[in-house]
Amino acid sequence: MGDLTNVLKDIYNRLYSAFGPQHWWPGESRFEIIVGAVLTQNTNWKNVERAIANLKQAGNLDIQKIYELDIGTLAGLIRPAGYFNIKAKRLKNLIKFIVEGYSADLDRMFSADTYSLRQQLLEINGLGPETVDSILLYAGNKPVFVVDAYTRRIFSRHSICFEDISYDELQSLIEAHIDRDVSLYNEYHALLVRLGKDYCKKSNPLCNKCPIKGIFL
DNA sequence: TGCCAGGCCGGGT
DNA sequence: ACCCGGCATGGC
Repeated sequence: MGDLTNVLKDIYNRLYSAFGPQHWWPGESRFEIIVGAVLTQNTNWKNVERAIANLKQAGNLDIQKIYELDIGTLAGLIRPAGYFNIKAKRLKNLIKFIVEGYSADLDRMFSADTYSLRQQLLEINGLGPETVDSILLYAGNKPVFVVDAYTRRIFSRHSICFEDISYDELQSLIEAHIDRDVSLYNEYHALLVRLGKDYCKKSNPLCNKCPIKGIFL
């Protein structure tokens, strides 16, 4: 059977057998996950960890603290994550939304209807679909499949889609063909990132020893 | 050493 | 509707 549902299942099973559970999202609180989602935009996770460590050490990994923090000081703390000036603004925009829209209450925010919350988050300057969906899935436990550059690269190399497929198109395609399950979405995305880092970089298109070698739609 | 990393925005065509 | 430069640090 080469139908998409089975191909997606096969890929997941191979990845899980090869790599095991990835324990995503790395981070100790929902707020830390939210901050990490912004800081990791086009950035190596190692650099994000340093930035988060700086925030923790300064006692500033807190909604109200960052809300009140001078933007220049915030930028200085997150410097290791790169793009620190623009990311300081983006964090401020997001936190302003949470504080002023939901009284800084994450429980209240995530109890909103997922679709409308997604639309609201997408209106915030600096948050695109991957950042928003990461927040919804990994901080909010909402069944939203996160698409990223690795997802697109890996799936296109296995003829599941074209490399220039849009975010929403690929997300819809995936969500229509696998069970709508938060834990599955969580692990699947994490495994794709793991595969991407280890075997599916831009520079090694052949994926010689990759665990899903030979699986095609 | 140069290329890349768990994107997104704004201005131009 | 696409296309592209800018944003910036640290790892390999």
